[in-house]
Amino acid sequence: MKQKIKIGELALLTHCRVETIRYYEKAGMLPAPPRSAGNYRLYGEAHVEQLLFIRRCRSLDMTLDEIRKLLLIRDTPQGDCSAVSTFLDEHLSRIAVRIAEIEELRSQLISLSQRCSGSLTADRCGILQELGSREHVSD
Amino acid sequence: MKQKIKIGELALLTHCRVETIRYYEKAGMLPAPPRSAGNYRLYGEAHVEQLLFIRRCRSLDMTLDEIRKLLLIRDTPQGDCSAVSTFLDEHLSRIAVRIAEIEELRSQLISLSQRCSGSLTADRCGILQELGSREHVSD
DNA sequence: AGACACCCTGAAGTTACTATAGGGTCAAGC
DNA sequence: GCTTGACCCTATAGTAACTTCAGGGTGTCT
Repeated sequence: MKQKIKIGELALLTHCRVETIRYYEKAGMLPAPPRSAGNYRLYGEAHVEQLLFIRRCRSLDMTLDEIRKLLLIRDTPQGDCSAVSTFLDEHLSRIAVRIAEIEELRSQLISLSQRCSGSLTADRCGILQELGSREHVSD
Repeated sequence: MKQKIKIGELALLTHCRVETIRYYEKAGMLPAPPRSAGNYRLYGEAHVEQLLFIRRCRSLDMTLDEIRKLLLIRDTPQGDCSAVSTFLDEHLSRIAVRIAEIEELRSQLISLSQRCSGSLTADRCGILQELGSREHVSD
């Protein structure tokens, strides 16, 4: 008793835009579903699952290419999964780097915003002076 | 005594790729410099400064459009700079949101990577099971 | 004169979508 | 039976901020 749903309902279930679902199909992330008499896409449970998988991975900041590989591994039950954990570890360290970068950036911005005394004209603005200074150049 | 430098040297000075510099010129971020007899771009001190300004703003994650506006304000000395500090504050809060998102993501990834016992086959991999489960769906 | 590093232009490709144009489907209401 | 409106379809183009590519010129060293 597999109920078939249309693309709009799939979009609601997965918090994913309709256009994005069609895009995923074209990009080979999601198999093309059967169609109704009126040529509407009709999705089943497996499609919902796979799209949720994809969205979850995307929310973890993985690229579509990485997710494609993960899907491939997932669908090869006797393959080994050490590749998965290796990939995750790499992904994790990339994210650690990115966090450090953004934190650094944040503190730069904070110190920058403190340089503006508010009512000055642009030629005396501490922020613009700071951005224009050569102090930060590392070479 | 302004020494003129070629694009490759400007790239070295600013840690910016040659192609990116030409892109910035086309995008109106950097004024078109004079050319040598052989049609090479010849940059001076002002170009170095402006490109450094741009790269510093980019490292603070600003869009080219935002930087263009900042450059405009910077070059209008009698304008007021309160717009600058307002913009910076907004930018700062966007970054705060992004940091929170990435931290959240990082903890998800960590708990995920702990689910892999290493030598299992893919059909028993805890990571893939977790990614495929519906537990995380908010609806 | 040949080799090689460096420079030029214009156009196309990248990622992950989003938007737009132009049209078909289907159930409800008059 | 016909219209309205919500929903669906395709194909194409646009987005940001670059990167890559094809095809060719410049300048210096040997």
